[in-house]
Order: sequence, then structure tokens, then C-alpha cells
Amino acid sequence: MNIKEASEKTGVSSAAIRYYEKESLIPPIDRTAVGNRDIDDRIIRRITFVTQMRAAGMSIENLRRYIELFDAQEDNTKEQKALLQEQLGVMEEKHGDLQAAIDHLNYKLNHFYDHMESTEQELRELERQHADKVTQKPTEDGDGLTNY
Amino acid sequence: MNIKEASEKTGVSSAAIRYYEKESLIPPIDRTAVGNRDIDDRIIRRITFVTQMRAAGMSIENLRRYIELFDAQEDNTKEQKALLQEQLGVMEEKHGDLQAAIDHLNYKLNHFYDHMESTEQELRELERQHADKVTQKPTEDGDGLTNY
DNA sequence: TTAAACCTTCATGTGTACTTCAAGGCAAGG
DNA sequence: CCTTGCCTTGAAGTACACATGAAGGTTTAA
Repeated sequence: MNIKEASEKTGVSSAAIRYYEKESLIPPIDRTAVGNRDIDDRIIRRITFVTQMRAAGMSIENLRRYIELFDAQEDNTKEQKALLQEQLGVMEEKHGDLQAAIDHLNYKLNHFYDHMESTEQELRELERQHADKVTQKPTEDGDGLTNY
Repeated sequence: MNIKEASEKTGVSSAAIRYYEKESLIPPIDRTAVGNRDIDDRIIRRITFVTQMRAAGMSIENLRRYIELFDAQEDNTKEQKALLQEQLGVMEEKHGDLQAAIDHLNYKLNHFYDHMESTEQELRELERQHADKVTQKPTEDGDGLTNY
């Protein structure tokens, strides 16, 4: 498929796909007779992988290092492990921050709700939607942003 | 406390604190007689809140809108709700992506481990550390990055 | 055969979120 | 008195991750 189809399939812009190839986040892409990129499913999967890792907050630079290590044929087991471990740490931390912020907002939303008329059900739905994910509420609402 | 102490306490640079104040992410900070910022715990909490939301992926712009709404005295209940709802959506999505990426890396790490000598215990520890957080593994390891 | 709709490379522009620099003020220690 | 070390504002610079534009090539459809 051409780059536009790949773009539509992945949700990544054509320019970004070219950029990823140049930065070696995805392998060199085969070209057609006239020099156009011919993108197969392997490349699509790689693009999707990049998208996931980017969404998870991994920088282009780290992602490139990570991929280089995995693509290399030498025995760089140790470095691979170290890099995985490092990235897992970063992601767990982000995950924690994110969860804290979500909990915080949910708490605020619930508190907020307590002081409102109960005619509007949207908030209840929202609350129900997220209820299973809220594990703990902040011990105090200390950011000074609660007017209610 | 002065801005340097606040910086050390929050892990946010002095320049960033000034920037946050200018962008109204934190309230106007009191000044001493000679014009230096005198930062109290309320400001510290605000800075921490900003840090958390930033870490969770909220943009400066959205964060400012959010804070403006909460600081305003008018009855903007509806907008506050909408903004909270919007941000919760964004964060839940990010959370999902992040979890997917973490699961992916954990799966890779486990798979990886299966093919290694069991003399090195670090990976077991890492595995143990994160085991409770891994809820599901990717159905296939389709990014082409598994050499092992 | 001419326009539309793709594509290419290379260069430059853009938005975000700060960081760094320049120029200067205040307070304490030697 | 002068250096050190903190602070101030305002302007300009930087890094990242692309987006956009220029100049041109190919293929398809009218």
C-alpha cells in the first residue's frame, strides 16, 4: 500500500511516517519501481508499535535506542534488559502520576457532585463508568482548587 | 521560602515556577519588601498539582482554562463539569495506551526471560515487582522486535 | 494533453514548554 | 569595598516532533 493508505490505517500522518523512517524508528521501507514507498503489514505493525510507545511517553531518541538494540544481531542481552528495565520504570512512574491525577479528578468530581442538584444524571454515569478504576482517593484535596 | 527552596522542594525549576506564575497556572505569589517571591505551602501545593497534571499529559493551555474556571467566582458549574469530563476522557485514553504499552513490555520481558539462563535474578525481581499490575498480555507480539 | 491526485526529497517553519541570557538590585561575609 | 549568592524582569534561545512548502516525477481519467 502507499503512504496515504498507511497513514489512514495507522492514524499517523504521511510526514510522520517519513520522519519515523528517517529516524530509524521503523525499518527502511521498500520502494516501487518509481521510488514510492510500498508499505506492508510488518511496517504497519512497527508504526503502531511506535505510536503506542509514543503515546506512553517514550521519546523518539529512547525509542530509537530501544529499537536499535533489538534489531542488532549482536548479543546485547544486558543492554536490552537495562533499557527495558529503565523504560518500565519511567512508565510505571508515569502510570502512577496519571492514576493519581485521575483519582484526584474523580474525587473532585464526586465531591463536586455531592453539592449539586441530582437532576442531572450525566455525572452519575461518568462516575459509574470510572468507579472500578478508582482505587483510592487523595487524603486531602490540597491544591486549593475546590470551591465546592 | 524563596524561589530556590521552592524549586528544591517541588523539583520544578525556578524559571518554570516563574513561568507558571506568568501563565496563571499558580496564583500571584506574594513578594517581600524588596520584591522577591515569598512562597508558602499553598503555592507549593499548587505547583505540585500543576506537576501532576502536566505529568498526566494536560497541556499548559488546558490546565490554565481548568484553573481559571475553578478560581472564578461565577457559577460556571456546567463548564467545570464539561472540562473535567473532557480531561478525564483524555486521561483514561492515555491510561489505556500506557497500560497497553506496559503490558507489552512486560510480556516481552517475560518471554525474553524464558530463553535466558536463570542465574541472574534481577529480572525475576522486576517481574515480581510488576506482576500485580499486569492484567493481560498482548495476544500476539506483532511488532517484529522479538529476536528471542 | 491537461488536470487531478498521488508520490519523492530537501529545506524551512511551527507550537509547546520551558531555558538561558542580559542587566541589574539587595544582603551578608571577609 | 568587594565578592558571593541570592533575587528581579524581559527578551531571546533551545529541543522536540513533527508540519508545511518548494520543485519536480508518475499515473489515471476526461
